Amino acid sequence: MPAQNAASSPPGRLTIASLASAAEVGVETVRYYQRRGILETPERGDGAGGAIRRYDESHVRRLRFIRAAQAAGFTLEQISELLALDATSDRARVRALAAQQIATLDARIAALEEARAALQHLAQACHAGEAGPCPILAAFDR
Amino acid sequence: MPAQNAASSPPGRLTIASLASAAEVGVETVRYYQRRGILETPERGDGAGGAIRRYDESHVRRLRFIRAAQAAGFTLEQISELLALDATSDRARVRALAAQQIATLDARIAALEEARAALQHLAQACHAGEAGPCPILAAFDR
DNA sequence: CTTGACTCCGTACCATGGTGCGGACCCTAT
DNA sequence: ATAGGGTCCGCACCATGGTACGGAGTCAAG
Repeated sequence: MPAQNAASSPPGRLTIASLASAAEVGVETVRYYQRRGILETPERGDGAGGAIRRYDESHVRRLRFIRAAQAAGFTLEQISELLALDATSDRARVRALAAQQIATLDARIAALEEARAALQHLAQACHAGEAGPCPILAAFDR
Repeated sequence: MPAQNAASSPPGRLTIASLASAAEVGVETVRYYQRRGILETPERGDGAGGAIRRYDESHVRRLRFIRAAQAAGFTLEQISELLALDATSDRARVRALAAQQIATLDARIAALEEARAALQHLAQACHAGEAGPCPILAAFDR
């Protein structure tokens, strides 16, 4: 039996494995984020079983935030800054970063949409029942 | 003076540097693609000045294709397959790949749009003239 | 016919974001 | 009290997509 598992842990008593699975990342990823300094490494508890670090909901939230921010196209470096900012009150900086990232995202979305159109074009130009190669290279010609 | 430069080269006589600049990539990137097998390494010409490989418009087009396909979210590995397919006439496979990539793109676009919304939300929640930290972590809460 | 830029090629290195490994230690159930 | 899994930690390795380096050869202009 595991020393501790996800469902049975009271709040604040998560092991690294249950933290990882709660946030749907790997244990090694958790440690990696700790090394990167974007996830706190909790103190070892001082009671019984105090040789093992314990995690709680705040760590789960932090991990989910990291994943969401990654999905938003932020690098871990930038996420690091966001987290630092979260503790600061530099509202102007936060808004500037957000605005900048929105612009980046808009450009990215536009690029993906253009690509999507090219692929659609390709799929259409490449009917079944015809012979010869499909115009793959041509599909992306601008 | 360069031995050969972009604007002055007749077709089919591009040096690697002019090829690279025509396609807006680095010389090292060109060589890298050659190593990856997604860009042909031309034979050395056998006339005068035959120690240097020469490139033409087809190479420029290939490089542009690679860049466009990368923008479409294809990895170099997948691009490699696309190029192989371009020679092959396997229309079904091409359509399948295209459809699959469109689905991937749609998912990606949706994720970016969600992220965009989160950022917008953040920027809005984080007005100027207020004190305290902005709800950065909260902005990405789902 | 030298000089300076460019080419060729192999090999090494880089950043990003992890993933894995091994030994030592710990914890809990049997 | 012992077995089996979990944890801790450092360090090595991985994939992707380049980027840089260094030495030798080549080319065109002066």
